Amino acid sequence: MAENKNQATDTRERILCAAESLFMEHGYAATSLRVITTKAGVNLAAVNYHFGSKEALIREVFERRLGPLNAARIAHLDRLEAAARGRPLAVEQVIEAIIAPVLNVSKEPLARGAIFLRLLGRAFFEPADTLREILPAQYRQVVIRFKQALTRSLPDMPDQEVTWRMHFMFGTLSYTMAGNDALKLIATCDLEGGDDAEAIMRRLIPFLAAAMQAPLPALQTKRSLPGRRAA
Amino acid sequence: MAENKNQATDTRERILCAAESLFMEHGYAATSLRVITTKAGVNLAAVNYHFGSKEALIREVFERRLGPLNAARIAHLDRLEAAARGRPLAVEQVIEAIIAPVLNVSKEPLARGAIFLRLLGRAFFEPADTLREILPAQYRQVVIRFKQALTRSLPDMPDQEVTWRMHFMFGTLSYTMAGNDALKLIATCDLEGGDDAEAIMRRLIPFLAAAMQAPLPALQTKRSLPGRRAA
DNA sequence: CGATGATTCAAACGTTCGTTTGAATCATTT
DNA sequence: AAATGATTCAAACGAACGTTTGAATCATCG
Repeated sequence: MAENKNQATDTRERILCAAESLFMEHGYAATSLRVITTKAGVNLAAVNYHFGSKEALIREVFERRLGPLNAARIAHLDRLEAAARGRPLAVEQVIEAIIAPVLNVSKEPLARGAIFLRLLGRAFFEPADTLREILPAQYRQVVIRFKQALTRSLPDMPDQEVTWRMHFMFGTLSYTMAGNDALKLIATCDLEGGDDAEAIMRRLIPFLAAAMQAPLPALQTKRSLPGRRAA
Repeated sequence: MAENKNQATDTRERILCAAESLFMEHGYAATSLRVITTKAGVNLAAVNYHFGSKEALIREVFERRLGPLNAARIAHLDRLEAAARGRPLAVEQVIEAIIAPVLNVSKEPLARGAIFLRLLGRAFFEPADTLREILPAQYRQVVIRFKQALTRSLPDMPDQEVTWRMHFMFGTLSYTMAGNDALKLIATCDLEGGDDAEAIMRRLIPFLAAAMQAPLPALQTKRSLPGRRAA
């Protein structure tokens, strides 16, 4: 049992960071182990030595940050619910419990957290089979707990509607985290004041809170889309 | 100039449809020309013969449907604005002009439209360089026109805020179109009544309309996240 | 029918991929 | 200092990739 852990864990860390950035930039399938190891400044064989395979590498890239992030979300929700002493939370509070931990991640040094968030935002759209195992496992608890909290915060809303709106909400959040990459694809002008993740997220909370509490849609039996009259 | 266009365009069409489905299922980089041509029932060399390259193929996959879709959006907006005779539209109307054409696409036979919509929802997260040219070009006019319309519909809202919220909105829409693929990654239960694209989109309109009209976020100089009190 | 040009086809091209290998190097312990 | 096990390294592996090629096949027209 040699104890030269330092250089070994350093190599692992360098690979993880390089992979994180490159997966974010080019996606999983389009990122080769050769560019990863080159960027990390390690030997090509190091990935298979330390992680076993490319697939196991991406698994670790996600798990090392997503696990703590979702745990923090649940902890935040626990704290709010304990303080509420059994009363339902405000929708804004539930949303805050989802978003505030994201902000903490975004503050990690060297923009490492921000890079991961962009990668995570994209993850739901990456068709790589590996992610189809990782993400459900990582999110299962979060979805269950927040669905419960939202159902209590919106007592007059049908269960199906709560579920759908929660998914809409996670979608908006994912897209926003994927961030400038996706935004700039259709942005005609620079989005000012948008470099700061905190400012963006702070815009997102009232946006989502109002959305979650929107009036129920007209039943589809009625022949009515939203009104044709001007504001 | 031989006139055996029938079999030729048939081959092109078979390739486009197969590529559309496979890009949706596995992404651009992970889909090889061999599986595309096998699924299409054509020879491997047919892609390079008819399209020139894999990159040109994906370009055509998007352009053949995205062009008409965005044109329909602008036409729908034109119609609404003409009927309004200079008065600003209701936010719901602007959103309807964005979403209604999507519903028409989703009704195409053999679920071809629905497949494309899922692919399109993912497109903003595909890091393939080709898409980084296609999408901005296809969306430029749409973004400009709808930004104008929304600014008029929300006269009291700062310009930056309108821009951000519009991007949030496009994000929610993309995520929803990417649809079950992304949703099921974190869904713990089957989303009932969700197979129908029209039902989903009808849920989305009031959700987004309320979000767009949400109260403005607190200025970040104030030290206040949304209230800590229960509902 | 025979000529012509478009299309299809099987085969091969060179490149790059993820992974494996076996020797060299390093840090640690006896 | 010698031995040991962990780690790094250059090199190579077979497989799969996008693309090209040249002959075969097809539809069309003089």
